Amino acid sequence: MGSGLLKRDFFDRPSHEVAPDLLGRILVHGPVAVRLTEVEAYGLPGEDPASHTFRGPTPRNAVMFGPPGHLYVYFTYGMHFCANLSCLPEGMGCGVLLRAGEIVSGLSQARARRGVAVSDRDLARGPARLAVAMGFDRAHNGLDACSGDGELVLLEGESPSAIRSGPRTGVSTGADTPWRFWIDGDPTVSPYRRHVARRR
DNA sequence: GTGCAGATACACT
DNA sequence: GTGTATCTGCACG
Repeated sequence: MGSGLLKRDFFDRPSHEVAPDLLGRILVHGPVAVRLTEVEAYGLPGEDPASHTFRGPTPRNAVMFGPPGHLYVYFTYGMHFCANLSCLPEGMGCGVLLRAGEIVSGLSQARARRGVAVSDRDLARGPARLAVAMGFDRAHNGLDACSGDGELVLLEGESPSAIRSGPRTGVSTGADTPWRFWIDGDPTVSPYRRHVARRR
């Protein structure tokens, strides 16, 4: 049925191989569990201009340069957190952004965290919303999803019926790389938006 | 459903 | 100082 835990070597691959494999998996944090329906892969230093690791290690992206299977939480736009899972062995900085999912457990908790009145399908529809629904913030940066006894658990889940891929969302460079993956037809997948430069 | 505007603080140049 | 892997609310259809 797919209730087994994902092992660390699952993440010991390039992020664009891990990303589609992550779809349909269940990420559990405390009382809340989410079935991943949309993810984006981010590549290695010097190879992917859209990746936070493009210019090498910094204090912020250190987790992605650490061992695989750890949670990288970063703060952006002055008010949002987003969550990634690190890939490849220590020293190789890349990861997979968790873009959207379906809350399958802890619905009331997730709803309480979100605050705003939204439908179930919007609870974790978008990376910042997912982070809020799961309760991720700075304090969860570096959490291990593969330790087996940690507060973060990743289950096998069920294989999705159909996977699609396309350009990444919201990035100003490297948007042409088709490293966004989602479950075809799933209502919780966020609508595609291209990056728009902010006016002043 | 679409399309804006504005909010906000941090990391990095 | 500059740009951001975004969301919400409002307008409109």
